[in-house]
Amino acid sequence: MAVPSQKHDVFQAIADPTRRQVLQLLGEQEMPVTVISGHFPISRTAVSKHLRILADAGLVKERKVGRETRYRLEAEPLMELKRWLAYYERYWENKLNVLKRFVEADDETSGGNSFAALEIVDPNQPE
Amino acid sequence: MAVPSQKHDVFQAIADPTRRQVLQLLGEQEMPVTVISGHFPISRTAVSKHLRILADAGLVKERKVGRETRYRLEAEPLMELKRWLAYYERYWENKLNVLKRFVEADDETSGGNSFAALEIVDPNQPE
DNA sequence: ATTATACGAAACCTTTTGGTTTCGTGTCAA
DNA sequence: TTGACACGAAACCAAAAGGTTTCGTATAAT
Repeated sequence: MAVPSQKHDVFQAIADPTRRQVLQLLGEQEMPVTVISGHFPISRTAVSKHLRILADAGLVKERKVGRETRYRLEAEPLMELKRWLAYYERYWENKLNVLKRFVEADDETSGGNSFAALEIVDPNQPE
Repeated sequence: MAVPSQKHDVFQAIADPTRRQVLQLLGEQEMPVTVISGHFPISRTAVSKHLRILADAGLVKERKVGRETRYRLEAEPLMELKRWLAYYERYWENKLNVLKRFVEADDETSGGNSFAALEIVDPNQPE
């Protein structure tokens, strides 16, 4: 379907805190530029540029209504982020499992040195 | 590549494609700077700076072994990303549900205008 | 018709970013 | 002890990012 000319990618688009706040705002409802910029300490033009970047990444859609341009959230491109993230989940899940095992073991033995126990279980000890 | 000792956040850290590739590399195994930089067309020093930024964001941990510094992936900080993302999942899931409903309806009626059907279901129609 | 609003394009400025080269220091190898 | 290696700090640079102000052009309101 409508593949936008990817000048900006999603990762870059959400890197800026202001843009993340804009997305959050637009999650509530569609709104025109002036209203959006009313929520920020920067100029309307600056917000407009952020919106362009978000639009380039496909995270926002615009629609003209009279003399105003209303923007709304378009969340689908975030699926790419989710996919990217999924790859790494196993890493921290493994870490959490290690911690869980440790806590359970400690519950039973209620004696050993915490750090020593973690040291033993930790798999990263080459050399 | 200004590398202030200030904390870099995760969003910013993963914004750069090179840094994402570095993370992926380190996902396979711990490795020293020279080996890492061997996978990229940029200088060792440049890679070193990327590693610093990743370390500031907590995405990477370093360990000195002899004359080399080995880096390894540290995925936990990505949980912040996951939490951020979770907020937006409902949006695209809703979109997908709308599409699903539309497809199912079309299966049954096999006649209506696609766009008209979507228009009716779409909730964003103020004015 | 005239004035006010809404907004983007342009030009411009400063800071940050991603990169380079050069150099100093610590560490292993002969 | 004399090199060779691994690496970070520093100084430097071009380009991108994030802002601002100014201006032109639609559209609405009076």
